[in-house]
Amino acid sequence: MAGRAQQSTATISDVATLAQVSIKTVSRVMNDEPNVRAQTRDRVKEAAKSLNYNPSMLARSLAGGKSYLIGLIYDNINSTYAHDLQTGMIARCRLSKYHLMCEPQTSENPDLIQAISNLLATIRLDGIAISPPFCDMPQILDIIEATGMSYVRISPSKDLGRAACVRMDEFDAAYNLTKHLIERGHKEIGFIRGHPQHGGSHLRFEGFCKALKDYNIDANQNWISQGYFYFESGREAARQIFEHSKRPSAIFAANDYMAFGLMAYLHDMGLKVPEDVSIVGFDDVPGCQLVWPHLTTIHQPVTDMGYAAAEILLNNGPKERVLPYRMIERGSVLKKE
Amino acid sequence: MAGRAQQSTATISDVATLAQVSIKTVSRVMNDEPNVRAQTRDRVKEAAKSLNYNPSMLARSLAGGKSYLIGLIYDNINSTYAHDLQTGMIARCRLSKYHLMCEPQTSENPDLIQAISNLLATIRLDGIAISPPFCDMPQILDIIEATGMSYVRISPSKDLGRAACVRMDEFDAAYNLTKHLIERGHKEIGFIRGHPQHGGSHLRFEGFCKALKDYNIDANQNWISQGYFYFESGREAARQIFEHSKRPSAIFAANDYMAFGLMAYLHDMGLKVPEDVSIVGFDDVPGCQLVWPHLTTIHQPVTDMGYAAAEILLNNGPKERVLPYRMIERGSVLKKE
DNA sequence: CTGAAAGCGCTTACAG
DNA sequence: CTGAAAGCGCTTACAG
Repeated sequence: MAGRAQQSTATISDVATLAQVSIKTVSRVMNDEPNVRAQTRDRVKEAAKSLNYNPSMLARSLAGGKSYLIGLIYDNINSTYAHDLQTGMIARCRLSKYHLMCEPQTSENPDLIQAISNLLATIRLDGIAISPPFCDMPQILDIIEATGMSYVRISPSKDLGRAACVRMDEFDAAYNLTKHLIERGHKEIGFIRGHPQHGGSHLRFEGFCKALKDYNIDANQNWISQGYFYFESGREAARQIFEHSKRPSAIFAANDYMAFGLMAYLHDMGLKVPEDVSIVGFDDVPGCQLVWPHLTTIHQPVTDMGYAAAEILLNNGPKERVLPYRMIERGSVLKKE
Repeated sequence: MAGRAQQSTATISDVATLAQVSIKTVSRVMNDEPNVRAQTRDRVKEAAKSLNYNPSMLARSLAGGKSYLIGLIYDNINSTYAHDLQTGMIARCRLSKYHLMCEPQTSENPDLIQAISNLLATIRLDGIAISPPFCDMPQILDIIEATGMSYVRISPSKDLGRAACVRMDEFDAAYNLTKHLIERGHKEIGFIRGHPQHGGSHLRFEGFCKALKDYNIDANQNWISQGYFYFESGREAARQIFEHSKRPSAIFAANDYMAFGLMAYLHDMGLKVPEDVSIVGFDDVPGCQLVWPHLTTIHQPVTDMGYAAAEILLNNGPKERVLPYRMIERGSVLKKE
């Protein structure tokens, strides 16, 4: 109940008193440092256990100059992506007794830079991961670097050598997905572009263009339409493509949500997938198995990317990790004879 | 770059020196406390700004006995739910310069109690929110209460008076959703139950039963099947219902994911929704607008619930908040003439 | 209206 | 192998 007295938490001094050692020795034991006699160590451990002692993260942080906290700056638009990233990062954090500080932001925020700057000044994070589109904003990287804090970029698309990063080869994935369409007999292929602020949009589009080029297929500009990564923008982009008299036999949407919007549009128009129009998406969000037919797409290993990002931050891992993607073939592509 | 020197962050002493006051006065200004001459206040503010000073959360926490941190313990199974809860809580946290510590758990973890106990001992959280199924586990509430920490339960279903909570009336929502089915002419209604460990499963089922009873409809036990809140369990539960020779004209799935599994089953069997079987779900996850027909369901105001939970924690708000739900009518229910 | 002192619970740097 | 001292950057409690 509310009125209950706060149970006084045991401190390092309590343990020291009980074990009849100095607090420094307790500190050594709690941190698994060497140079403690086995017997002393046992005595301290026992005292700690009997007092149910857990070192205060706050005090350790202030004294030691380490916060045991890493951060994640992400765009709050896509819940699945952010959640998977968190899941991976938290899994790795727990291995090192770290915690994750989630910092959703929106790129529309006019005070974005100030907000991040305040965050960095207020909480002494031991490292920070930045996902798109923030990882491609030079101003943000500048202020992080000014603090000297270590950071990792997730799926950056510009200036890759600037800092540690974890990513997958989106260009290659888009190339192969397009190739998949071509090998199934499609030559009239449209593309719905993603949010121009997200680097992935460009990489995916470039992979698409390269595949067309390699197979000597001309891209029809009427079938290339701008979307913004969300459902309705896919529907709207579809509308623009189908305004033209001649229509493509397949469309590559730069992410799954836009592919869903496209499917909704086709449904409303009485067009069937994949008989009338084949569709592929990108990301492999859970909804891919909800739509009918299920969506052929590229699986991004988002949870693994989060794990790898935390690994780089906590373990001073390699500066770059490129994770493998998988093409997931489902039912949204027709094989033309 | 990595080799860059760490920019020394300004401390309260730096500001005090520059403004020619004591650190106590700086502290007063930073915390908007009274009893500072306007002129002094301005001088301090100026100094703080010129030094780009932000108080260290860590130091404030340790000295003040407040961590400016609240926690959220949630089940990591359903990403949408957890994400929406986080979003609401973070929005409220920012108003009070608080941060949210996310603590995903799984009820399968044998060390669940120990893990939460360690968490509470390690980080001095100023409050904690607990979502299902954890909010209904007496052992967890016990250890939280033993620390004296304030907490709030999100959608608890047992022992509601035990602590502060935010919830919606799931019984009532299920009742009205069932009524909706009945008013559309359905009398042969099945039900797919949710995870027995989640209190909501029972509340929803009870609301369903009550509506049937009030309308003098006998519940056919063959059409009541056990699911576990995830997609495949809905498909499996559907299989069991349709094993029986006589089949229902409508099915209420205790959450949307199971409704999706049910739809997949019907699709595979060549049965049409809503012509052959009408369906309703519960929660209003994004996928509801992806399936075809779109799913009629109950919208849970999850983000608002997160906001309200943080409000209770930070503002010492009312002990109970019951938020309104909305029935969202889409295309998955047939009106029988 | 302002400040000097003590202390939050640890770690660092040093001494023995 | 062990410990005494100083300090992390603030707030609390008190004095004036």
